[in-house]
Amino acid sequence: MDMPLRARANSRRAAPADARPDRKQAILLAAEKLFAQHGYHAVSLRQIAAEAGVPLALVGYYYGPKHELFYAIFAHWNRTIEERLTALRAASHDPDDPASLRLIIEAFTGPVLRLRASSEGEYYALLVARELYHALEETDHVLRAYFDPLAHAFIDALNVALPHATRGQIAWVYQFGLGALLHHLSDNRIERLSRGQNQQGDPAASALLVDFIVGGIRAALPTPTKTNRRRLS
Amino acid sequence: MDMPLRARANSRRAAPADARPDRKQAILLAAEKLFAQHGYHAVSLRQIAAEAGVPLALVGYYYGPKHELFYAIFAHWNRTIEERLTALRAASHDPDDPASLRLIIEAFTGPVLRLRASSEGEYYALLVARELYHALEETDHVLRAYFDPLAHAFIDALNVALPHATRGQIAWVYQFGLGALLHHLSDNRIERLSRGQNQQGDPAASALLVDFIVGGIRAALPTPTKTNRRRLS
DNA sequence: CAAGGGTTTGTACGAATGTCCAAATAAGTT
DNA sequence: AACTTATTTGGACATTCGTACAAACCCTTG
Repeated sequence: MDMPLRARANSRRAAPADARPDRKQAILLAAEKLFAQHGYHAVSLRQIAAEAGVPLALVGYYYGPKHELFYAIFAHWNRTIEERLTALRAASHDPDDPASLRLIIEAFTGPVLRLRASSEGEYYALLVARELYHALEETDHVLRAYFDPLAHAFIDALNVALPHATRGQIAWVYQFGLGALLHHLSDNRIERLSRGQNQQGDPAASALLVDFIVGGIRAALPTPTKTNRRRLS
Repeated sequence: MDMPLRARANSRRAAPADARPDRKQAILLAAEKLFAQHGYHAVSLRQIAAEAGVPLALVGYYYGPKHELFYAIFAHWNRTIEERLTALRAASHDPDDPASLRLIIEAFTGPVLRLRASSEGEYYALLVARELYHALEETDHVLRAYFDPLAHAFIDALNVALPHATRGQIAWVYQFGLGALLHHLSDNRIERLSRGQNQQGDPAASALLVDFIVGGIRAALPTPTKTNRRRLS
């Protein structure tokens, strides 16, 4: 009881349709957007409150300290990570199947790319790309709790699909591919750099990214010989 | 004369060897380190002054407002970018030479990787990876002034070396490769994710990264057919 | 010595920050 | 109705922030 009275989880989930606007979620969405756009330290709770259209004190009422509001964003979006793991489990791990690597990479990139293209998860995906892998002390907790298990799951899957490589080598290329994905998520220079030929959010880039990562992994790992795979067909 | 009296560039470059410690550069190094570790907004001028071992007011005396101190870091390290461009000009652009792509990528990654491994440029390389491509309004000016020309130079070179691809496609894969490089520069999870097999700063990873990017580019671009290259030998 | 420009420093201002609290309102329950 | 609980709000707290200023301190030159 050291903590002052603070809101518990919403008891009534399905409100009378248009009773009162859900201010708690409005705060979360505003925080998501502003944190993604400007970074954790550059955003004040007053800006978040203004963006959400609520008085300042309501932010603290629902979420307590600032860093807990930050954590709440990732706790809320946890289901997306589950989706990525589910897609991974559906992917083939047969080392004899040359398509298994591509399936794993698509399970890795697909959900978060679709989230980035959606209107609901747009800022969350941007926030992940921008804040998560920067190893600031504020984000380290989230990284370890939510994204380290995800990374290990994918590295394990790659290890099964690519038995000719060590886990260390796979960890390297996993980080390379993750970097390509994260940078693509927050990329807003592509229009400038392509001299107007490409535009941000082009879905064609997703296929290109998968090709890039798959080809990069194959090229970086030793002995991508054809002796092991292609035993049948 | 609207600006208050502010220090001009150091008139005497070579001081009497151990006259007084160069406090101006100490401030710049401290800022470089702290900005790289915690981000622009998370660092206060008082922390920088404490790290440099100088009183707070000296920071403003030499560098003025906070954002000018930030800019001064990149102006100071400008020579590194020049080195990258020089290495690029030395690389072959012959589309018939299958090694030209690898030379370009090595010119792209080599200097900044060596800088990251050095003791002088360690934090600058980290700062670049962390702040530069985040498109915060504070970093956008530095991005356009110093790094857009670099990107265009490399995309031009890739365009010459890979004539079967459009500039738009090359811009995509350039961003993918840049993402892999930047994430590797600031990566401090590799030890965890490899379960201790890899360690941060392993020089072997540099070659792996080049293989990854080269293979990724080849795989993502259309018609990597063998009809064009390998005309001789 | 004195003069003077570059350097160093303590200090203080206004503004903005995160956090907290007591009071006020709304909603639900008995 | 009265009572209880949850939500909402304005205001204030102590800190910290970036910036500025006016002295004090070197150190070289007259």
